[in-house]
Amino acid sequence: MPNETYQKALDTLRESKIRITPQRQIILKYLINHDNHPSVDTIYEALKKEFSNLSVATIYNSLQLFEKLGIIIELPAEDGGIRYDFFGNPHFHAICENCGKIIDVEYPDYKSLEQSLSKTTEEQTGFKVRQSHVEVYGLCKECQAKLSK
Amino acid sequence: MPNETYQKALDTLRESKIRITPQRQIILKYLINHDNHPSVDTIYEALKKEFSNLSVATIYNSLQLFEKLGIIIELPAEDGGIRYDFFGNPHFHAICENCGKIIDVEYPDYKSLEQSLSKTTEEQTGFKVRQSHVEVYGLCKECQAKLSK
DNA sequence: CTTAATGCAAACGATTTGCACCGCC
DNA sequence: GGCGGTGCAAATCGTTTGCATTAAG
Repeated sequence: MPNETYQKALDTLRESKIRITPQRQIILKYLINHDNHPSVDTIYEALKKEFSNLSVATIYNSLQLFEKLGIIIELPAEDGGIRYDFFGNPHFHAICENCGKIIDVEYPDYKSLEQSLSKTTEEQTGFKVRQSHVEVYGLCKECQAKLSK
Repeated sequence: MPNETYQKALDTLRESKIRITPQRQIILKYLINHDNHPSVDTIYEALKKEFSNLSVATIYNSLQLFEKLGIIIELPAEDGGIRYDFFGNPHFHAICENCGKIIDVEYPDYKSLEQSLSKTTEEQTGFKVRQSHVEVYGLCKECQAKLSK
């Protein structure tokens, strides 16, 4: 785990006068160390082994908090639920409509794309933009092969 | 209502050998005539007056169907639910994090943006891209004013 | 010490399901 | 007239809530 990344996230919490609890620490670490875009339940199943009395309510709380602080982002999943993604360096997401898999895609000009979207939005609507989300939907390699049989 | 738009949507149904029922017709018309990004419940409340025995299950079915056919798109809303949007000419969405309002934003180069995203994704992941979604999150004009008081 | 944060379990509510009936093609 | 579509109500399940308890700063 890039320890620097973790420390930076903790700093963000401190800046907002948010208490750094063991629960928040392990959830944060989990998110940094996994790029599996977990659901609340995935996180819960993974962490309850090493942290036996951890409640789902706490995970919901923590994730909502992290999202507000811009540490993580929410992704709408194919099954209607939500997945979470630590958002260190900007990227967008490719979501498979068959198996639900989510893959990170690095986009060279992400920064300038965001600026362009932001500018257009502010001009047309007066919005003050905080962040942007980009997703593409389609079929992953495996499902293309599977479905063409 | 642009009748041509409606007819084109019906053609899409016919092409896929999907039956054109009165329920599907009025739901489709509702979506074409409103740019309010309705939830299932909004549609239900609006249509049950003129179509007394219409069940929510049918609306869920129809919307999922339309989405698969590419006639409408789903938007993740601030309250965790889903909103639906007839997707005639491409645009992206600005979503207010305070009041939940969703506004369409016309983006001049949307087509070329989509192609660029699509290309990058296919190169990096082997995905076959069907469509893309872009959303920006922030504060709308009204909420900026409201919150700075 | 003070007060935010947690755990637990009950409550909630949006979405789905099963099945008998209906009506589009 | 066959089969896809619909309505209805019950079941489901992810998420939220209320409150007593705990521990971070």
